[in-house]
Amino acid sequence: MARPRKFKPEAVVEKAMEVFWTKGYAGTTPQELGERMGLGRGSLYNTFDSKHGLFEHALRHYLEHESVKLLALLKQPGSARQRLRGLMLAIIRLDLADPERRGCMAINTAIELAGRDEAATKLAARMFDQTEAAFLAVIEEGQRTGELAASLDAEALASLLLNTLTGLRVLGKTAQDATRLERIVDTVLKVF
Amino acid sequence: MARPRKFKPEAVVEKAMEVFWTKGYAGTTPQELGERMGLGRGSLYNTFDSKHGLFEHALRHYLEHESVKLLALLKQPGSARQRLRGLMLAIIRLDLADPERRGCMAINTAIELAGRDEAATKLAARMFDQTEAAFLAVIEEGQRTGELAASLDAEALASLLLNTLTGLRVLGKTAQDATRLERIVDTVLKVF
DNA sequence: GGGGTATTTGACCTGGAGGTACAAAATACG
DNA sequence: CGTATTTTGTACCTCCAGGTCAAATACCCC
Repeated sequence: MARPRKFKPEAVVEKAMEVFWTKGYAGTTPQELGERMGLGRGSLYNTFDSKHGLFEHALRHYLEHESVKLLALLKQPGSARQRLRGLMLAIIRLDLADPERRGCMAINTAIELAGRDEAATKLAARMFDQTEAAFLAVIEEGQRTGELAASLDAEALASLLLNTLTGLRVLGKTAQDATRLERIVDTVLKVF
Repeated sequence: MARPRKFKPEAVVEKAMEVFWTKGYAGTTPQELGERMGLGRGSLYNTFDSKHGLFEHALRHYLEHESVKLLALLKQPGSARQRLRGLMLAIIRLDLADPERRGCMAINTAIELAGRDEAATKLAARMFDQTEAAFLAVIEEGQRTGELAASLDAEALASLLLNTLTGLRVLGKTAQDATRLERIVDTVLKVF
Protein backbone atom coordinates (compact mmCIF):
# COMPACT_ATOMS: atom_id res chain seq x y z
CA MET A 1 0.00 0.00 0.00
CA ALA A 2 2.75 2.39 0.80
CA ARG A 3 6.32 2.95 -0.02
CA PRO A 4 8.41 0.50 1.97
CA ARG A 5 11.23 1.71 4.11
CA LYS A 6 14.66 1.10 2.76
CA PHE A 7 16.23 0.06 6.02
CA LYS A 8 15.63 -2.43 8.78
CA PRO A 9 14.82 -0.47 11.92
CA GLU A 10 16.66 -3.11 13.89
CA ALA A 11 19.84 -2.44 11.97
CA VAL A 12 19.46 1.28 12.39
CA VAL A 13 18.95 0.97 16.10
CA GLU A 14 22.10 -1.07 16.30
CA LYS A 15 24.08 1.59 14.48
CA ALA A 16 22.62 4.21 16.76
CA MET A 17 23.65 2.13 19.73
CA GLU A 18 27.24 2.12 18.50
CA VAL A 19 27.33 5.87 18.28
CA PHE A 20 25.63 6.60 21.59
CA TRP A 21 27.77 3.97 23.23
CA THR A 22 30.93 5.65 22.01
CA LYS A 23 30.08 9.30 22.44
CA GLY A 24 27.35 9.40 25.04
CA TYR A 25 23.94 10.98 24.73
CA ALA A 26 24.86 14.65 24.80
CA GLY A 27 27.96 14.00 22.71
CA THR A 28 26.03 12.50 19.83
CA THR A 29 24.43 14.62 17.14
CA PRO A 30 21.53 13.70 14.87
CA GLN A 31 23.88 14.65 12.06
CA GLU A 32 26.28 11.90 12.94
CA LEU A 33 23.50 9.42 13.55
CA GLY A 34 22.17 10.05 10.07
CA GLU A 35 25.54 9.69 8.44
CA ARG A 36 26.43 6.48 10.22
CA MET A 37 23.16 4.86 9.35
CA GLY A 38 23.14 6.18 5.84
CA LEU A 39 19.87 8.06 5.97
CA GLY A 40 18.79 11.65 6.19
CA ARG A 41 17.53 13.20 9.34
CA GLY A 42 14.08 13.33 7.83
CA SER A 43 13.71 9.57 7.68
CA LEU A 44 15.20 9.29 11.06
CA TYR A 45 12.71 11.57 12.72
CA ASN A 46 9.93 9.96 10.81
CA THR A 47 10.64 6.58 12.35
CA PHE A 48 11.79 7.64 15.79
CA ASP A 49 10.16 10.58 17.47
CA SER A 50 13.26 12.29 18.66
CA LYS A 51 16.88 11.90 19.49
CA HIS A 52 15.81 10.79 22.91
CA GLY A 53 13.37 8.27 21.55
CA LEU A 54 16.06 6.73 19.43
CA PHE A 55 18.37 6.68 22.38
CA GLU A 56 15.90 4.68 24.40
CA HIS A 57 15.63 2.13 21.64
CA ALA A 58 19.39 1.97 21.41
CA LEU A 59 19.85 1.48 25.11
CA ARG A 60 17.15 -1.18 25.19
CA HIS A 61 18.91 -2.90 22.32
CA TYR A 62 22.10 -2.84 24.30
CA LEU A 63 20.44 -4.51 27.26
CA GLU A 64 18.80 -7.16 25.18
CA HIS A 65 21.71 -8.00 22.94
CA GLU A 66 25.15 -6.75 23.91
CA SER A 67 24.69 -7.27 27.58
CA VAL A 68 23.06 -10.63 27.12
CA LYS A 69 25.92 -11.66 24.88
CA LEU A 70 28.39 -10.96 27.64
CA LEU A 71 26.41 -12.73 30.31
CA ALA A 72 26.20 -15.75 28.05
CA LEU A 73 29.85 -16.28 28.86
CA LEU A 74 28.64 -17.54 32.22
CA LYS A 75 27.28 -20.59 30.46
CA GLN A 76 30.66 -21.92 29.46
CA PRO A 77 31.75 -25.23 30.92
CA GLY A 78 33.54 -25.29 34.24
CA SER A 79 32.91 -24.80 37.90
CA ALA A 80 30.90 -21.89 39.19
CA ARG A 81 34.06 -20.15 40.35
CA GLN A 82 35.74 -20.66 37.01
CA ARG A 83 32.78 -19.28 35.15
CA LEU A 84 32.47 -16.20 37.32
CA ARG A 85 36.17 -15.58 37.09
CA GLY A 86 36.17 -16.27 33.36
CA LEU A 87 33.46 -13.72 32.71
CA MET A 88 35.21 -10.97 34.59
CA LEU A 89 38.57 -11.65 33.01
CA ALA A 90 37.02 -11.77 29.57
CA ILE A 91 35.35 -8.41 30.09
CA ILE A 92 38.59 -6.90 31.32
CA ARG A 93 40.29 -8.07 28.17
CA LEU A 94 37.53 -6.77 25.93
CA ASP A 95 37.49 -3.39 27.62
CA LEU A 96 41.22 -2.93 27.39
CA ALA A 97 41.32 -4.09 23.79
CA ASP A 98 38.81 -1.47 22.73
CA PRO A 99 40.72 1.54 21.41
CA GLU A 100 37.70 3.74 22.05
CA ARG A 101 37.27 2.62 25.64
CA ARG A 102 33.54 2.50 25.36
CA GLY A 103 33.07 0.40 28.45
CA CYS A 104 29.51 -0.54 29.33
CA MET A 105 26.75 1.54 27.82
CA ALA A 106 24.42 1.02 30.76
CA ILE A 107 27.02 2.30 33.18
CA ASN A 108 27.84 5.19 30.91
CA THR A 109 24.18 6.07 30.77
CA ALA A 110 23.71 5.82 34.51
CA ILE A 111 26.61 8.19 34.99
CA GLU A 112 25.49 10.67 32.39
CA LEU A 113 21.75 10.67 32.86
CA ALA A 114 20.74 9.22 36.22
CA GLY A 115 18.59 11.61 38.15
CA ARG A 116 17.83 13.71 35.11
CA ASP A 117 16.26 11.20 32.72
CA GLU A 118 13.86 8.78 34.25
CA ALA A 119 13.51 6.39 31.35
CA ALA A 120 17.23 6.03 30.92
CA THR A 121 17.77 5.64 34.63
CA LYS A 122 15.27 2.82 34.82
CA LEU A 123 16.81 0.98 31.91
CA ALA A 124 20.25 1.20 33.42
CA ALA A 125 18.93 -0.02 36.75
CA ARG A 126 17.29 -2.91 34.98
CA MET A 127 20.58 -3.93 33.50
CA PHE A 128 22.18 -3.92 36.92
CA ASP A 129 19.43 -6.16 38.23
CA GLN A 130 19.76 -8.45 35.25
CA THR A 131 23.48 -8.83 35.78
CA GLU A 132 23.08 -9.49 39.46
CA ALA A 133 20.47 -12.11 38.71
CA ALA A 134 22.81 -13.88 36.33
CA PHE A 135 25.50 -13.98 38.99
CA LEU A 136 23.00 -15.23 41.53
CA ALA A 137 21.97 -18.10 39.28
CA VAL A 138 25.54 -19.29 38.93
CA ILE A 139 26.20 -19.04 42.64
CA GLU A 140 23.07 -20.94 43.54
CA GLU A 141 23.90 -23.58 41.03
CA GLY A 142 27.32 -23.90 42.62
CA GLN A 143 25.65 -24.35 45.95
CA ARG A 144 23.30 -27.03 44.63
CA THR A 145 26.16 -29.03 43.21
CA GLY A 146 28.01 -28.72 46.47
CA GLU A 147 30.89 -26.77 44.99
CA LEU A 148 30.09 -23.71 47.08
CA ALA A 149 29.16 -23.79 50.74
CA ALA A 150 25.42 -23.62 51.27
CA SER A 151 26.05 -21.36 54.20
CA LEU A 152 27.13 -18.51 51.96
CA ASP A 153 24.70 -15.67 51.42
CA ALA A 154 24.18 -16.07 47.70
CA GLU A 155 22.36 -12.78 47.22
CA ALA A 156 24.99 -10.80 49.02
CA LEU A 157 27.67 -12.40 46.92
CA ALA A 158 25.78 -11.68 43.74
CA SER A 159 25.52 -8.04 44.70
CA LEU A 160 29.20 -7.96 45.46
CA LEU A 161 30.07 -9.38 42.08
CA LEU A 162 27.78 -6.95 40.31
CA ASN A 163 29.50 -4.15 42.15
CA THR A 164 32.92 -5.55 41.36
CA LEU A 165 32.19 -5.86 37.69
CA THR A 166 30.84 -2.34 37.64
CA GLY A 167 33.98 -1.03 39.24
CA LEU A 168 36.16 -2.95 36.82
CA ARG A 169 34.44 -1.42 33.86
CA VAL A 170 35.01 2.05 35.19
CA LEU A 171 38.63 1.49 36.08
CA GLY A 172 39.06 -0.14 32.71
CA LYS A 173 38.39 3.26 31.19
CA THR A 174 41.72 4.58 32.34
CA ALA A 175 43.73 1.42 33.02
CA GLN A 176 46.96 0.92 31.12
CA ASP A 177 47.08 -2.81 31.49
CA ALA A 178 45.24 -5.67 33.09
CA THR A 179 47.36 -6.44 36.11
CA ARG A 180 45.57 -4.36 38.69
CA LEU A 181 42.18 -5.40 37.39
CA GLU A 182 42.98 -9.08 37.32
CA ARG A 183 44.29 -8.90 40.82
CA ILE A 184 40.99 -7.41 41.91
CA VAL A 185 39.13 -10.36 40.45
CA ASP A 186 41.32 -12.87 42.20
CA THR A 187 41.06 -11.02 45.48
CA VAL A 188 37.30 -10.71 45.49
CA LEU A 189 36.89 -14.38 44.78
CA LYS A 190 38.49 -15.12 48.13
CA VAL A 191 35.21 -14.40 49.87
CA PHE A 192 33.81 -17.60 48.40
CA MET B 1 48.93 49.47 37.30
CA ALA B 2 45.84 47.80 36.07
CA ARG B 3 42.26 47.21 36.91
CA PRO B 4 41.96 44.48 39.51
CA ARG B 5 39.64 41.56 38.94
CA LYS B 6 36.44 41.52 40.88
CA PHE B 7 36.40 37.84 41.70
CA LYS B 8 38.65 35.28 43.31
CA PRO B 9 39.61 32.77 40.61
CA GLU B 10 39.53 30.07 43.27
CA ALA B 11 35.88 30.77 44.03
CA VAL B 12 35.02 30.79 40.36
CA VAL B 13 36.71 27.49 39.77
CA GLU B 14 34.73 26.02 42.61
CA LYS B 15 31.48 27.21 41.11
CA ALA B 16 32.52 25.80 37.77
CA MET B 17 33.27 22.52 39.46
CA GLU B 18 29.74 22.36 40.82
CA VAL B 19 28.23 22.81 37.40
CA PHE B 20 30.51 20.38 35.56
CA TRP B 21 30.05 17.90 38.36
CA THR B 22 26.31 18.04 38.02
CA LYS B 23 25.88 18.20 34.26
CA GLY B 24 29.06 16.75 32.81
CA TYR B 25 31.40 18.38 30.36
CA ALA B 26 29.30 18.25 27.21
CA GLY B 27 26.16 19.04 29.16
CA THR B 28 27.50 22.31 30.52
CA THR B 29 27.33 25.55 28.55
CA PRO B 30 29.50 28.65 28.92
CA GLN B 31 26.24 30.49 29.32
CA GLU B 32 25.36 28.61 32.47
CA LEU B 33 28.88 28.86 33.79
CA GLY B 34 28.78 32.61 33.46
CA GLU B 35 25.43 32.91 35.17
CA ARG B 36 26.35 30.69 38.08
CA MET B 37 29.54 32.55 38.74
CA GLY B 38 27.98 35.92 38.19
CA LEU B 39 30.27 37.16 35.46
CA GLY B 40 30.04 37.64 31.75
CA ARG B 41 31.59 35.31 29.27
CA GLY B 42 34.10 38.01 28.46
CA SER B 43 35.76 37.88 31.85
CA LEU B 44 35.52 34.15 31.83
CA TYR B 45 37.38 33.68 28.60
CA ASN B 46 39.84 36.32 29.60
CA THR B 47 40.91 34.37 32.66
CA PHE B 48 40.55 30.82 31.39
CA ASP B 49 41.43 30.05 27.82
CA SER B 50 38.43 27.97 26.97
CA LYS B 51 35.66 25.87 28.30
CA HIS B 52 38.05 22.98 28.33
CA GLY B 53 40.70 24.93 30.20
CA LEU B 54 38.21 25.84 32.87
CA PHE B 55 37.11 22.24 33.07
CA GLU B 56 40.63 21.10 33.79
CA HIS B 57 40.93 23.58 36.60
CA ALA B 58 37.59 22.45 37.97
CA LEU B 59 38.52 18.80 37.87
CA ARG B 60 41.85 19.47 39.49
CA HIS B 61 40.05 21.41 42.18
CA TYR B 62 37.81 18.42 42.74
CA LEU B 63 40.77 16.14 43.21
CA GLU B 64 42.54 18.44 45.58
CA HIS B 65 39.58 19.45 47.69
CA GLU B 66 36.39 17.41 47.40
CA SER B 67 38.11 14.12 47.04
CA VAL B 68 40.61 14.85 49.75
CA LYS B 69 37.75 15.86 52.03
CA LEU B 70 36.18 12.45 51.62
CA LEU B 71 39.36 10.54 52.15
CA ALA B 72 39.93 12.50 55.34
CA LEU B 73 37.15 10.40 56.81
CA LEU B 74 39.68 7.61 56.96
CA LYS B 75 41.42 9.50 59.73
CA GLN B 76 38.61 9.14 62.20
CA PRO B 77 39.25 7.13 65.32
CA GLY B 78 38.72 3.39 65.32
CA SER B 79 40.21 0.24 63.97
CA ALA B 80 41.36 -0.04 60.39
CA ARG B 81 38.31 -2.11 59.50
CA GLN B 82 35.99 0.38 61.14
CA ARG B 83 37.53 3.27 59.30
CA LEU B 84 37.39 1.57 55.93
CA ARG B 85 33.83 0.53 56.52
CA GLY B 86 32.93 3.94 57.87
CA LEU B 87 34.22 5.72 54.79
CA MET B 88 32.28 3.55 52.42
CA LEU B 89 29.07 3.78 54.38
CA ALA B 90 29.43 7.53 54.66
CA ILE B 91 29.86 7.88 50.94
CA ILE B 92 26.86 5.70 50.28
CA ARG B 93 24.81 7.94 52.49
CA LEU B 94 26.09 11.10 50.86
CA ASP B 95 25.45 9.80 47.39
CA LEU B 96 21.91 8.73 48.14
CA ALA B 97 21.13 11.95 49.93
CA ASP B 98 22.09 14.03 46.92
CA PRO B 99 18.93 14.79 44.95
CA GLU B 100 21.02 15.42 41.86
CA ARG B 101 22.91 12.18 42.07
CA ARG B 102 26.16 13.75 41.08
CA GLY B 103 28.26 10.88 42.32
CA CYS B 104 32.01 11.26 41.93
CA MET B 105 33.25 13.80 39.45
CA ALA B 106 36.39 11.85 38.64
CA ILE B 107 34.39 8.76 37.79
CA ASN B 108 31.94 10.80 35.79
CA THR B 109 34.80 12.29 33.86
CA ALA B 110 36.47 8.95 33.23
CA ILE B 111 33.22 7.65 31.83
CA GLU B 112 32.51 10.65 29.66
CA LEU B 113 35.96 11.54 28.42
CA ALA B 114 38.40 8.65 28.82
CA GLY B 115 40.06 7.80 25.56
CA ARG B 116 39.04 11.06 23.95
CA ASP B 117 40.56 13.66 26.24
CA GLU B 118 44.01 12.91 27.47
CA ALA B 119 44.29 15.57 30.15
CA ALA B 120 40.98 14.62 31.71
CA THR B 121 41.81 10.93 31.54
CA LYS B 122 45.06 11.43 33.37
CA LEU B 123 43.47 13.47 36.10
CA ALA B 124 40.82 10.85 36.68
CA ALA B 125 43.44 8.12 36.78
CA ARG B 126 45.38 10.13 39.30
CA MET B 127 42.39 10.28 41.56
CA PHE B 128 42.02 6.52 41.38
CA ASP B 129 45.63 6.11 42.37
CA GLN B 130 45.24 8.59 45.18
CA THR B 131 42.25 6.75 46.59
CA GLU B 132 43.97 3.42 46.37
CA ALA B 133 47.00 4.84 48.17
CA ALA B 134 44.80 6.10 51.00
CA PHE B 135 43.30 2.65 51.39
CA LEU B 136 46.71 1.08 51.32
CA ALA B 137 47.94 3.32 54.10
CA VAL B 138 45.09 2.30 56.37
CA ILE B 139 45.56 -1.38 55.64
CA GLU B 140 49.28 -1.27 56.27
CA GLU B 141 48.71 0.58 59.47
CA GLY B 142 46.27 -2.14 60.52
CA GLN B 143 48.93 -4.68 59.78
CA ARG B 144 51.54 -2.84 61.81
CA THR B 145 49.29 -2.67 64.83
CA GLY B 146 48.54 -6.35 64.47
CA GLU B 147 44.86 -5.83 63.82
CA LEU B 148 45.12 -7.26 60.32
CA ALA B 149 47.09 -10.36 59.41
CA ALA B 150 50.51 -9.53 58.02
CA SER B 151 50.05 -12.32 55.53
CA LEU B 152 47.40 -10.38 53.64
CA ASP B 153 48.39 -8.79 50.35
CA ALA B 154 47.85 -5.17 51.27
CA GLU B 155 48.15 -3.85 47.76
CA ALA B 156 45.68 -6.29 46.37
CA LEU B 157 43.23 -5.40 49.09
CA ALA B 158 43.66 -1.70 48.44
CA SER B 159 42.91 -2.26 44.78
CA LEU B 160 39.86 -4.26 45.69
CA LEU B 161 38.57 -1.49 47.92
CA LEU B 162 39.19 1.14 45.29
CA ASN B 163 37.24 -0.97 42.87
CA THR B 164 34.47 -1.56 45.37
CA LEU B 165 34.09 2.11 46.13
CA THR B 166 34.03 2.88 42.45
CA GLY B 167 31.28 0.38 41.89
CA LEU B 168 29.29 1.72 44.81
CA ARG B 169 29.35 5.21 43.44
CA VAL B 170 28.03 4.01 40.10
CA LEU B 171 25.32 1.85 41.57
CA GLY B 172 24.47 4.73 43.87
CA LYS B 173 23.39 6.63 40.80
CA THR B 174 20.33 4.47 40.35
CA ALA B 175 19.89 2.89 43.79
CA GLN B 176 16.63 3.49 45.60
CA ASP B 177 17.95 2.82 49.06
CA ALA B 178 21.09 1.77 50.84
CA THR B 179 20.41 -1.86 51.65
CA ARG B 180 22.06 -3.45 48.65
CA LEU B 181 25.01 -1.12 48.83
CA GLU B 182 25.59 -1.61 52.53
CA ARG B 183 25.44 -5.32 52.07
CA ILE B 184 28.16 -5.06 49.48
CA VAL B 185 30.40 -3.27 51.93
CA ASP B 186 29.89 -5.88 54.60
CA THR B 187 30.47 -8.68 52.17
CA VAL B 188 33.67 -7.34 50.73
CA LEU B 189 35.13 -6.81 54.16
CA LYS B 190 34.99 -10.57 54.68
CA VAL B 191 38.18 -10.96 52.68
CA PHE B 192 40.09 -9.34 55.52
C1' DG C 1 -1.77 1.74 -15.09
C1' DG C 2 -3.77 4.83 -11.66
C1' DG C 3 -4.94 5.81 -6.45
C1' DG C 4 -3.88 5.84 -1.93
C1' DT C 5 -0.55 5.59 1.49
C1' DA C 6 3.92 5.84 3.50
C1' DT C 7 8.78 7.00 2.99
C1' DT C 8 12.56 9.81 1.46
C1' DT C 9 15.10 13.80 0.39
C1' DG C 10 16.60 18.23 0.99
C1' DA C 11 15.53 22.77 2.05
C1' DC C 12 14.48 25.38 5.70
C1' DC C 13 13.97 27.17 10.52
C1' DT C 14 14.98 28.64 15.32
C1' DG C 15 17.82 28.71 19.12
C1' DG C 16 21.82 28.37 21.39
C1' DA C 17 26.91 26.86 21.71
C1' DG C 18 31.40 28.57 21.86
C1' DG C 19 34.11 32.24 21.18
C1' DT C 20 35.88 37.10 19.66
C1' DA C 21 36.21 42.17 19.53
C1' DC C 22 35.97 46.46 21.37
C1' DA C 23 34.85 50.32 23.94
C1' DA C 24 34.20 51.75 28.65
C1' DA C 25 35.77 51.38 33.43
C1' DA C 26 38.95 50.94 37.14
C1' DT C 27 43.26 51.03 39.21
C1' DA C 28 48.75 51.88 40.35
C1' DC C 29 52.24 54.61 39.23
C1' DG C 30 54.73 58.60 37.84
C1' DC D 1 46.19 64.23 37.75
C1' DG D 2 47.16 61.81 33.56
C1' DT D 3 48.50 57.63 31.64
C1' DA D 4 49.47 52.78 30.84
C1' DT D 5 47.45 48.51 31.76
C1' DT D 6 44.20 45.24 32.72
C1' DT D 7 39.36 43.81 33.45
C1' DT D 8 34.66 44.08 32.30
C1' DG D 9 30.30 43.97 29.82
C1' DT D 10 28.02 44.00 25.60
C1' DA D 11 27.48 43.21 21.02
C1' DC D 12 28.55 40.42 17.62
C1' DC D 13 29.88 36.34 14.86
C1' DT D 14 29.76 31.76 12.89
C1' DC D 15 28.40 27.21 13.12
C1' DC D 16 25.71 23.52 14.17
C1' DA D 17 22.07 21.10 17.09
C1' DG D 18 17.61 19.49 16.81
C1' DG D 19 13.73 19.36 14.37
C1' DT D 20 9.87 20.42 10.74
C1' DC D 21 7.81 20.53 6.28
C1' DA D 22 6.62 19.98 1.23
C1' DA D 23 7.36 17.90 -2.53
C1' DA D 24 9.00 13.96 -4.93
C1' DT D 25 9.11 9.08 -4.93
C1' DA D 26 8.06 4.13 -4.47
C1' DC D 27 5.19 0.53 -3.56
C1' DC D 28 0.74 -2.35 -3.17
C1' DC D 29 -3.62 -3.21 -4.81
C1' DC D 30 -7.25 -3.10 -7.82
